[in-house]
Amino acid sequence: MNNTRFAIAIHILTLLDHSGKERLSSKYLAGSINANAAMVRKELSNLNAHGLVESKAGKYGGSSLAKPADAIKLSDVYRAVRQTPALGSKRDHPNPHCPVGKEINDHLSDLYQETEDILMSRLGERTLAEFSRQFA
Amino acid sequence: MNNTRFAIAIHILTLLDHSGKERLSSKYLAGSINANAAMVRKELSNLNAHGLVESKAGKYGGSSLAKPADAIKLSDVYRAVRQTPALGSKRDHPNPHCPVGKEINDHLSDLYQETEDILMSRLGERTLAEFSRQFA
DNA sequence: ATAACTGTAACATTAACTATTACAATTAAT
DNA sequence: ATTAATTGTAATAGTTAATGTTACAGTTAT
Repeated sequence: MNNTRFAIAIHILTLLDHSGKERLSSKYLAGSINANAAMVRKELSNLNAHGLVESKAGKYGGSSLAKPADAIKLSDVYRAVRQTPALGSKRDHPNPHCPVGKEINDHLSDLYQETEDILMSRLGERTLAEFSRQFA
Repeated sequence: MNNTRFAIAIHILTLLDHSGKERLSSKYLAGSINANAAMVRKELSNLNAHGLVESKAGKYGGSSLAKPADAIKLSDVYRAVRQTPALGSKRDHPNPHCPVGKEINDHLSDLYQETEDILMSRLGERTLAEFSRQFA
């Protein structure tokens, strides 16, 4: 993950937690994050698909958490935004005639998987509530 | 890390381990990886700077491991190629007038750091030798 | 002298990420 | 009903990062 999606998602969720039941607009969220409102809506849409936020259209619409912050694990957030493994991507088409090239991607897959498991298990021990309550 | 540098580095090191004392050329390595020789040399140069490989110029030159494979931890490899934290980058300039925006990057830094520590500690338990001996 | 290398720079290409604009659909208030 | 504020999403553009290529000076064994 070389992008900022995790950072944006955590930022959104922290703001929503701090706002309680009150819905926040994508424009407001974007203002705090310093990002474009349409991008924020895209991420909200993704977080919604993962059951982390709820949104309402129309005047006085906006988004709020879909469940209590202590029920949102940071691993849920990671799972929602993750695209490639933490250790990176694999190469396409290593040489199938080389004993190492032939097998490398299988062994890398195993290693990547283990690494993701470790990461998920650590992030599974932390909640949004914990993260969020650090703020002044 | 959304790139393939970890995969390339591991591939290189595995090949060098398998070749024992015999030096391998960047051209040969590139052939197994299916990458450009100049790119492979760039990574070799980086791995050399991190004390993992040794290279020799000139005819019959090439690269070999700088130390035994069981003395090379996968965390050494990760450290050598890592550019951004596993969880991604942070946003530039979140809103300093927002209580959340003002602090978010500090708290994200802490979280990212912890996550890197976990990763490093797990990868520190595994060696190149272990990885390398999986191959047929 | 020659051939096979490394190391590195400069440049080109491609892919990923981020940002912008636009607009139909929704909703609450008046 | 009309208006205003909002979501959701598509299309597109711009920017940055990753990958690939070419070139060549310098090194070393034969």
